[in-house]
Amino acid sequence: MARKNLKTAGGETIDKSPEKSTGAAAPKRKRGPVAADRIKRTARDLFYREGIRAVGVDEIVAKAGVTKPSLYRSFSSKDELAAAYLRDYDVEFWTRFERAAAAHPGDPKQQLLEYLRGLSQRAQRADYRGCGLSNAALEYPATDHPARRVSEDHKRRLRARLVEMAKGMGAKQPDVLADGLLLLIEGIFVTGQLFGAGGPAMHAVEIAETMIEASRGR
Amino acid sequence: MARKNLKTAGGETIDKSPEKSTGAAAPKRKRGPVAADRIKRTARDLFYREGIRAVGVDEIVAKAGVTKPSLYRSFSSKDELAAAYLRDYDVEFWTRFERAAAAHPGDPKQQLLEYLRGLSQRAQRADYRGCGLSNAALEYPATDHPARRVSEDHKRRLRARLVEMAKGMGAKQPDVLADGLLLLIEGIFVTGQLFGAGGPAMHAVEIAETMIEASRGR
DNA sequence: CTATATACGTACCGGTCTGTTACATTGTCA
DNA sequence: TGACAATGTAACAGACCGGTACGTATATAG
Repeated sequence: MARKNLKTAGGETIDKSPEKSTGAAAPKRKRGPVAADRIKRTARDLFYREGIRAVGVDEIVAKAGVTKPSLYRSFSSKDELAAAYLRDYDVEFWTRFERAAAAHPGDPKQQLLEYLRGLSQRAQRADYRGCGLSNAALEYPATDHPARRVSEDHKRRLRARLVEMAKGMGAKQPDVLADGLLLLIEGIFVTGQLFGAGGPAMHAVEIAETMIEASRGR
Repeated sequence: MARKNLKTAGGETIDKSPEKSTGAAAPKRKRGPVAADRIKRTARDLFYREGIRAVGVDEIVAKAGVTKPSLYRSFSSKDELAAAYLRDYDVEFWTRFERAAAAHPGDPKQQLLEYLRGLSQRAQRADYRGCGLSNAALEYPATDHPARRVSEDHKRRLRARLVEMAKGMGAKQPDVLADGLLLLIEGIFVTGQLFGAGGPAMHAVEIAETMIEASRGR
């Protein structure tokens, strides 16, 4: 199975950025739970890069520099940790999406193209692993899985947001245009991982623009 | 983790269709390896429905009604079994694709739309789990994994085939149209699992047609 | 009717998986 | 100082993982 071999995996404990050389200025740091954050940050990296099923809790706590009981004190199960990771991912997504939108106030077409320009670039990078939420949904087909719930909810909201934007673009059939854009976006997520640089993501902006224009004309 | 519990999983041994009530007609059945086929068929179902990582070899052999050594006599590892499953899947895909094409000789646009009509329908079924090859690639990001190799190779061939068809459609920029169609198709694979009936796959044919027409005009 | 090859099963291996326990240690605040 | 919160230590459990050494049934060939 080409198993993982935790020991020789290299990749030492991730940077313990807070604390360490405590300058005199720090107000005695009333620290509060820090292990949970480190776990979530580490889990985010590993889950995104390798997939949720592929990563064990032992690997997470080892790389995070904490211990297993700390993980289970903050998260009731690995599944819940995965769900927490996805909730964070959801927030990150919308931050990026709305930041792109904010660059072109009142112009939904340019808002979307702005987002797609960034996505198109990211999707061609070697370390690109698609959308964490889509990936999680594929990893967990069972609809009652905590991770899957977060993903499905997210995608429904994205679809709704796209319909809203499609209306603003003046599409004759906003539902159809929105679905076209959603299919396109999900396509970028997947093909980005499959083809890397020079993949179909390369032409995504151009394609989206054609799609939007065509939806108006007809 | 909500583990599986093999014992109570129900789902008895799959139908042992060949053999059993051997009529007098059967020429003494020189039987030959039958376990390997049962394993591959069972693996196909489980891998597709639940994902490769999610399924253990114990579950496969149990449902196939055979034993583990039989599996390892025919396949050098689980990874190789997964690769074999994907090679079969690849054949199935092209059979379906070319069958759709054969329905509209010399008309690449209708050939593709024919395929998309079928896909659009399938993608809205409750048991739809997307493209086994795409899913496998997401499950195994490492490019040297046997399963991943099969998937990447398949996707490259699909992309090339779409370029060829896009040329036949008279697209001004066949590469761009082909990528648009590929993004669309991958989008259907993913959203089919996420939204089921009434999902974006519903509008896929309409969107593809618009895309193709727009690619000619401009 | 034996000899051999084929196809398969029984029983097991060492290791890893998620999840849990009881208890010790540390730093912080009152 | 003493209570408290946060974390670590060091095991353990029970299931499951991929993989294998070895015995067994069957059928054909000679």
